[in-house]
Amino acid sequence: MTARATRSGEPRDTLSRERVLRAAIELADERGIDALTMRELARKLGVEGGSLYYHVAGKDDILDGMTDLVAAEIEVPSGSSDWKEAMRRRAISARDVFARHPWASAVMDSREHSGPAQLAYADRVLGTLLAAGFSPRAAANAFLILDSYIYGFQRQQSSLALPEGVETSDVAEELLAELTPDAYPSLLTIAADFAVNPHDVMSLFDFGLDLILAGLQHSLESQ
Amino acid sequence: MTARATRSGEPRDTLSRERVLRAAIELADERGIDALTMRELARKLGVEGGSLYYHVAGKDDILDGMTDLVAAEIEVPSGSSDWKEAMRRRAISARDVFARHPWASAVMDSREHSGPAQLAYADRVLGTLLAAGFSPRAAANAFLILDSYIYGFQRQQSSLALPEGVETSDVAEELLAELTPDAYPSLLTIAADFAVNPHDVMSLFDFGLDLILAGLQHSLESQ
DNA sequence: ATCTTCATTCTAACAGCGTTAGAGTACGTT
DNA sequence: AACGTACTCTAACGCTGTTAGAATGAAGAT
Repeated sequence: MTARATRSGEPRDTLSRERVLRAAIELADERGIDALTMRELARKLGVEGGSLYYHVAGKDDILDGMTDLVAAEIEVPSGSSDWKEAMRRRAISARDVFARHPWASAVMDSREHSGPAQLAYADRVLGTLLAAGFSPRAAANAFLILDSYIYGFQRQQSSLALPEGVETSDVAEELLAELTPDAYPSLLTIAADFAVNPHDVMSLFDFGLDLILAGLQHSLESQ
Repeated sequence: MTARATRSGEPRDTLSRERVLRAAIELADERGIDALTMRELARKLGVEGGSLYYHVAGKDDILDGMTDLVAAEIEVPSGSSDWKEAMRRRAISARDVFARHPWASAVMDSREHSGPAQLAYADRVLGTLLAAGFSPRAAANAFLILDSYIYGFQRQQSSLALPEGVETSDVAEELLAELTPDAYPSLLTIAADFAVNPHDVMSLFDFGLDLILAGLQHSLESQ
């Protein structure tokens, strides 16, 4: 019986940067980004806190590594002829990835260092836009608009995410209770509409996405 | 001489929630959000760390209060007839506010509780859109798209912000050095364009903003 | 004028965080 | 069998947010 054996019978020889990052992502997925602590992450790996520093430079390094691994999950356009379809597919792919890793969108743009996967992602997206005829400036801006929408949408979803067991109608009720003085009439109108006619998330996302893509196409044609 | 007198001769009677929040904003503006520490904030107010808890529930409460005060700085549309102009003005106002408080955009959507100023802001914006003929769903989405762009743009600016004394050309150089293997050709094209032809921030923001507004108008007309 | 009362601040400590240095341990190689 | 290296543990540091209880002060009541 080796000393490094964990509760299960698996060998689990030694740690590695890869395994640390994977465990960190798993931990953040399951229990939120605040639960991602050096000691807690070490515990999950059957190891003591300080041991992680042999494989990783520090917590910042872990966050950077995590975001780059997540970025690698996003499907990048591959030589498609239709730029709009390519952008739509990658946007939906990004949204799905961020739905799997709710912490990612917030962490991703609090960090400033971009890993290779993020650079590759940006390169492929920008390449597709340039190939479609966008000027460098327009391509950069289109990229910014699209990604900001994706991030913003995800964060709105996250902050509106229900802590399990709570129904949409309950949220609407609570909101209505808070708005009783009728101080925010328009907010109330919107909330009522969403309560009565709950649009599903997918079509909501597509709605704004198509709007942006149409706007980009229009700006491309009149360029 | 009262005991509460500080170095200057001003009376400075007592603390208050308002004064704590104002000092917190000032501190975050001057030295970054990471420098905003209970003890440091207390020091700035000539007081000890624990004393803040008499006026404020905790750090989360401070962050919520700060964001709401910042939100109050954003110019909201007031009964304008032209929704596009109203949206453009509030977007530019928001961008200016976020430029004054670079930490705000990041803090604002990491928090989930909205204060009265944020609710009022949302209400006025949504009201303008509803009055313009947008459906509740379309208004909510337009709001999301616009705000996501504003936030995203600000965060891009913040993360690209130069730590003082660094020239744009230096950044381009560094980027070029990092891209020598030519692994990211499109990224290089964009970087080169920005290095050669440095577009100013204002016009860049307007570019994307006009694109979004045109897209929204188109979706409104074909609704 | 003294006493009381209440608002405000201080003091001192707690647990938890990221991080580090040095001691320890085990393994593959020779 | 001994060495050396790769990996992990231990124990501590300074920092964070937070809390309880003591100290301080000024204002109001007797």
